[in-house]
Amino acid sequence: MEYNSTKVEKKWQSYWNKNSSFEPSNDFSKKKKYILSMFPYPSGRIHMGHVRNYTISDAIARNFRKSGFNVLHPIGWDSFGMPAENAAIKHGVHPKNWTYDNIDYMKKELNSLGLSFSKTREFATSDKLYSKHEQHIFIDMYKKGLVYQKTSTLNWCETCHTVLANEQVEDGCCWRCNNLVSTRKMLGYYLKITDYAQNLLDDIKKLETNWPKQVLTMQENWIGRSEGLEFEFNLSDETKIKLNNKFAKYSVFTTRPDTIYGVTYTALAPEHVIVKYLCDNKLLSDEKIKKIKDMQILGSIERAKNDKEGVDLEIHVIHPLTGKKISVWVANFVLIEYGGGAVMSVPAHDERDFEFARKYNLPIVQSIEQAKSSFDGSRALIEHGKLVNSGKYTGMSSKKAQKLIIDHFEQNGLGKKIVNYKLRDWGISRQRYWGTPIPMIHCSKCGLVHDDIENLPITLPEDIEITAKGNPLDAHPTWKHTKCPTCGGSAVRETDTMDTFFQSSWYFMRYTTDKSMWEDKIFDKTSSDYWMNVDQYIGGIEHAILHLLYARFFTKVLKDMGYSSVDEPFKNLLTQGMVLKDGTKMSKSKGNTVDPDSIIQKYGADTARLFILFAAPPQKELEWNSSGVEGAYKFIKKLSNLSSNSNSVDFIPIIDHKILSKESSFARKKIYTALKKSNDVFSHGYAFNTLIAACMEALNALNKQQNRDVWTEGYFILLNILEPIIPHVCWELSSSLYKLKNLKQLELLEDVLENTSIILPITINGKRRSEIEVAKDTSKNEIIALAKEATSKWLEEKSIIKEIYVPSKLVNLVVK
RNA sequence: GCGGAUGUGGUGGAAUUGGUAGACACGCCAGACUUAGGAUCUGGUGCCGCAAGGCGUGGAGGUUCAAGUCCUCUCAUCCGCACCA
Repeated sequence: MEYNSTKVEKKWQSYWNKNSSFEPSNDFSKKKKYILSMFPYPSGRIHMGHVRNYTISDAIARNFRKSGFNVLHPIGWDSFGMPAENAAIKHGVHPKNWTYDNIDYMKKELNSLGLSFSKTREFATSDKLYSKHEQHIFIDMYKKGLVYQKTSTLNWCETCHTVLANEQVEDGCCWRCNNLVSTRKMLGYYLKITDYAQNLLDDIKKLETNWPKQVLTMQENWIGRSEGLEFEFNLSDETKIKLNNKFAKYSVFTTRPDTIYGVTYTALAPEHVIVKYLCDNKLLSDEKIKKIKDMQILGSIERAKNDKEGVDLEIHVIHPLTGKKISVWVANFVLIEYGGGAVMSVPAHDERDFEFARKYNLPIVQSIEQAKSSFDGSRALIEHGKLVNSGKYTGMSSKKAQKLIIDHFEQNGLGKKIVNYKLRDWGISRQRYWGTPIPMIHCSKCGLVHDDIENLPITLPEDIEITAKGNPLDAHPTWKHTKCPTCGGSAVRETDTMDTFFQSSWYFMRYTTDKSMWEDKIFDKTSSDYWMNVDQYIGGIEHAILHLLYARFFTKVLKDMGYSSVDEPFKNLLTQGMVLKDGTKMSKSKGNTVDPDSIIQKYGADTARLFILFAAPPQKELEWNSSGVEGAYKFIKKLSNLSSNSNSVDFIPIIDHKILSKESSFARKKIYTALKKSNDVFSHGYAFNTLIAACMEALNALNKQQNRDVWTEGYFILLNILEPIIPHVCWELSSSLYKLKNLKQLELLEDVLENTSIILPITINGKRRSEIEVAKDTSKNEIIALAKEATSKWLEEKSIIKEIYVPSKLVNLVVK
């Protein structure tokens, strides 16, 4: 059959559309697979990264559908966010129109790839119906105490005119526009993700074998659990007087209580209340106060770049175990938001404290010794070891001393063992128009109140003016003015909108529910309990922390609120590699992009899909190579051209394997090897490149033999295996030859794969010298004899020391 | 600095438990068909060597009958985190 990609692909795409071929069934007694690729932001056009992402998920979805599973493979749009507003500023288009036009266009592009999405479950997160339930979730979380407001110093992007979560700041720059981030004090809404820190950490264990290790490590580090001792330093009597008895003590946190006898000073964060008091009451020289102010101005990111700086605060505390007087410093590297904003400093055993002590000539006292790396004063000894100079703990191991010192503090009411996390609460307020409105109201009488559920959704006004400055919702003449749901008085609506990560934290649950229930329910519990969790999630590694951690958090919250029974959203995670051109990421600014549309036009979607799955395993980076694309195209043409070798049948012909020629039996073996490979590849790892290679080998082997039944059987099976990868051409050929009856689970005939004779390589001292073909049940002695005969040339004047036969693998003769 | 990953021909990449290194494809070379080919088909192709043979999975050691695979050290590249006490 002459191959015409455009004709074939149009035909089958419209067939699939007309027949709703890929809709999930609502029969929940069936075995299911939920296959999901991360939904796209509707930026305007699809790029090769999308093509790769959706081709992978589509191949998986098609495979399981073919194998008799009820498959949910949905698509939607992560459609709120800044680019829509930027487009509005630049081109004067309304964000809504820009967004929905883009969605329409990209939908057509995705359709041209022949992706088997369930179209009836598609939505955009900017749809009013989605906002309605999102606001409902927000209010539920608020009622549960998981949402609160606070003022804090936030990362502010001057270009995007909005705050950014810590997670959204990369190298001090905005993750989206890449401009330098500054700080600002602002009031905003926070989600108490820290309440779930331990839960999120514990459940990483459940993901261990099915998520890339790298992602789990990143999440673990991000949560950053550490155990240690929290205790208080009492101020010395003179200091108390100096501070007008306003303060008596402050607390510090340490993970190394075993080094406590090495404390020679303590350090406070520049924002610490005692530091503030000293400055405000001019208890320090003007010069010192100025230096402290300079520290305070810098944001944490800026501060991290600077060298260690400090000022002696001229006050003292008492060491809780030795009773000695210790000086107190302010130091720019002490973080206010962690461990109380104060540390005990052990220069001998902490690198930061060491550096600081060296700079300011503070005393260094060793309290740990270690056999392997002795303390010579040139660097801090941070390893665990044996205690020295440590009173009654001297001589103990670090581990034992830690326990006993903590016990001592606890028993005497001086401190306690606590757990700290690096994870911070998630700030979700954004000063933007194109986002989900936060359903909160500020009433001068009742304070902060949430909207009534019946009022949802709170929708965005459409008559807005988008300028580069300020929040259009705040500037709108009427939108924010409303009535207080509690007292009925006039009140003001919250004008901040939600971080878009809020939407992507639960969209996968929404898909589980039939559209008919979308008006009334966030999602249907029975449906989500059936479909969740996602059996295979596919997306970029760039979401390793942000999206994947938030989604895990939401899943747990929704479970705790009774909406579902699942505690982890994504059972298996595949992080696909980037698509590169000329060794770097494709990007418009580098001018090295390859347009998916033009590839599809020239070669067809099947070629694009085949190339993208063949060129590299999904997890690895993929280098775009135009002659590789030609190669993929050639294979499809060859496959298509050879179709006349098969008979038109409804079933695989019955073949007596024993009477076949060598070539035919070899071809059958290759065919069934490919089928086995297909089963393996889809059950773990998704190494499509090796599956495609196996298919190529099988086709090459088929083409070297003449038995028509073997051809028919082989072709019948090959089209089955290749359907998930190159669906259009496979449906076309299958419908004309087999009435599509080969597109179902096929039986793997194990006996075809069994060998009656085996080829054994013969190695001498581990070097391959020859090979022999023997019957499967040949004895070891016979095999060794044959091996010697075959390698006699290498055995002359040598004596054989050892004869090794590894059954059906090889023979190794060790000679001297 | 810490953590993670990767390193195999000219190129993309194969290689269950240690068991024929380089499958499959691209590229290249030769040939066939053809008015022509940037179409198609056939054969060849790790490196050195005329050959016998030798060498060969970033590098150096080690374990083993046998190492791409296991162990120790080391180099390079990429990614993530970055003063979290």
